[in-house]
Amino acid sequence: MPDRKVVAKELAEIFKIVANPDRIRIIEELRAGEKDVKTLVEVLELPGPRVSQHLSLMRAHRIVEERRDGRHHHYSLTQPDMANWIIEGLDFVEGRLNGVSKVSITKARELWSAQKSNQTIK
Amino acid sequence: MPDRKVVAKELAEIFKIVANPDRIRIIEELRAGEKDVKTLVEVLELPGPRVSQHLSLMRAHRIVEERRDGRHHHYSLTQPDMANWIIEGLDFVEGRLNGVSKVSITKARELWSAQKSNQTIK
DNA sequence: TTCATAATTGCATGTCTTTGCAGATATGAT
DNA sequence: ATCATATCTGCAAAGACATGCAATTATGAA
Repeated sequence: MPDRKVVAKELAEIFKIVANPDRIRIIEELRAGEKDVKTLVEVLELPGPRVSQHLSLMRAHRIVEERRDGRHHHYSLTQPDMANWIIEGLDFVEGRLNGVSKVSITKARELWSAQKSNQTIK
Repeated sequence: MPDRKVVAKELAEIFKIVANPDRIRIIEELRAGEKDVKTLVEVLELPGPRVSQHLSLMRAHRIVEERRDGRHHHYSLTQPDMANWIIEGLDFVEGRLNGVSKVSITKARELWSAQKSNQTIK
């Protein structure tokens, strides 16, 4: 199979994994550092099993990694820059909108950009 | 609905649209400038209706735009930087792989980065 | 051991997405 | 008008995803 075809397929897979609102929120939540499942469940207000499923999928694709401490499972981003890359995608969201929800975007960009990762700064 | 939730949803939609090998190849093909459907079909070796469907979806989401010239429909990226953003995602593909397909990635990165857009350079 | 908490797994269900193929439109050439 | 080319639309089948809920495992505390 030609290189570009292979690579397009791999890229599509990454995009597919990120292409979910819950998972995006989880990734942005982990931007500030590792968190355990219960914390994620509370902060994001999502059902436990759902968060667990998402984490399991992302773990399988090495997007997050797990550190166990007693009965707490702490998750963190294996590639913290991914959180920034996702935020960059906001540029293209703005292009699609008819101006209305732009306020939300500006706010969210600030909120997410504010909490800088303690792992990524170089 | 809280801002971050709304934005995560919008972001997820963009990711969903890009999350397809054909569409990624189309976007990277359009990086060098506008092309008509037939050209895309030939270069990418995909069935015509399929390319048409992908273009129609991306048009609906304002990712590409159409310019008609007789019976030829020329498509181009509304936001050419998107092609670069997608390529950046390769960083996270590499993180997932066990070294094998890395050759393909390096090659593809070169191939795609080589053909610079005549619209994006600032 | 027994109980409570943290997290995961399994499964059924409903909903999108992808894909192929046939048929329909539109345009330009003869 | 007729034909060939370029492109699009519609539809059905297959496959992939998301979601809720019940059941299960693992750990620490009483």
